Amino acid sequence: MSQPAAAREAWLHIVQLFTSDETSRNFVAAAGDVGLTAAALRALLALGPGVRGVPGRHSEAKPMRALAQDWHCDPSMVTGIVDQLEQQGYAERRPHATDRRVKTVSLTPAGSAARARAMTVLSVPPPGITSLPATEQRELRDLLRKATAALPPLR
Amino acid sequence: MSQPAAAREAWLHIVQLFTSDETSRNFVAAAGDVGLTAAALRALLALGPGVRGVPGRHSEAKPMRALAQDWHCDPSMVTGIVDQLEQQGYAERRPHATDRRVKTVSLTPAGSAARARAMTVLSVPPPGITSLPATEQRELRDLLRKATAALPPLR
DNA sequence: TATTGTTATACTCTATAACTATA
DNA sequence: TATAGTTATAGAGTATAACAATA
Repeated sequence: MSQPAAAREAWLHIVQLFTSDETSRNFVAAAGDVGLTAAALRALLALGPGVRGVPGRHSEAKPMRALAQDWHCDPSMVTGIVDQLEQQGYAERRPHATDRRVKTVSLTPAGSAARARAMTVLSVPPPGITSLPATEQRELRDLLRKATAALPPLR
Repeated sequence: MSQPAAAREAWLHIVQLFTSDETSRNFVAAAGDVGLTAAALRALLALGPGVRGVPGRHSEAKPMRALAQDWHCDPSMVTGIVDQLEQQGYAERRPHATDRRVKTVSLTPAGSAARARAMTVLSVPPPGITSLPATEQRELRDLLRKATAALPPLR
């Protein structure tokens, strides 16, 4: 077989854990808590710096056009999402240093706080994981830590 | 701390793995391959019996009302989804044995085949997982197998 | 009268296309 | 002329409410 069976099955289990209703409901709930849509919450998470608490794929202020590429969506979507974030005071547009056409987006302190709040909700693991003995929970954490560390950088 | 930190971090890593664009794109791609929307694909997966290849939460023919409860959505959504499945020949409505108001939904052989095809696409793991050494991939699989086995049954 | 599934309707989210301003 | 971001418009997906059939 071309694709190691263990990796495939592991991934399917993750899909199942993640597809359980609890989880997806949790995400929109977390979004609602901070007054954002699901897409805007995803953006909020991506905008912040990555930590040992996980999310965040880039920390620098990026042009909106670049965000559209990162997120595989139309620039007009970015406009709407950043509008939301700005409306909640979570982010702000800043003019680019040299090119006056471009605007960059940066998280505000309030944005970081909201991100932390959202992550508190998101990080509640499903019963499948909490029911594992503590030793195995740590093993799982370590393996997954390695796995996410190996994710390709955002192009 | 009330919630074991290891479980929380493990879960956040899973969220990150799953939220990577590749993955969500994969899902809608898999749905498109079998001519369904994302929601209908989720239904198709849930309708089939669970296997060592993972998904599937109930194997019996269930009334549509029950499906609406399982999936936490409005009955009208179930109508639309089952319409799609039936249109593709993946499922069929059958009258209930005793109560003529209710209709049950069952997967057809074509439905099972489509499910298998979709799962082939869905089971492609992200690079974070395949880059782990084989031993760790198996460890990860075993831990996750336990975790999904411990998921509460669909009420 | 209550319940099952369906249909009709409105609302949200996202994508496509036209527009303004800078380069 | 080409590019960054925005606005206007349309399409898909989902939820809410009214409906017909059966209990």
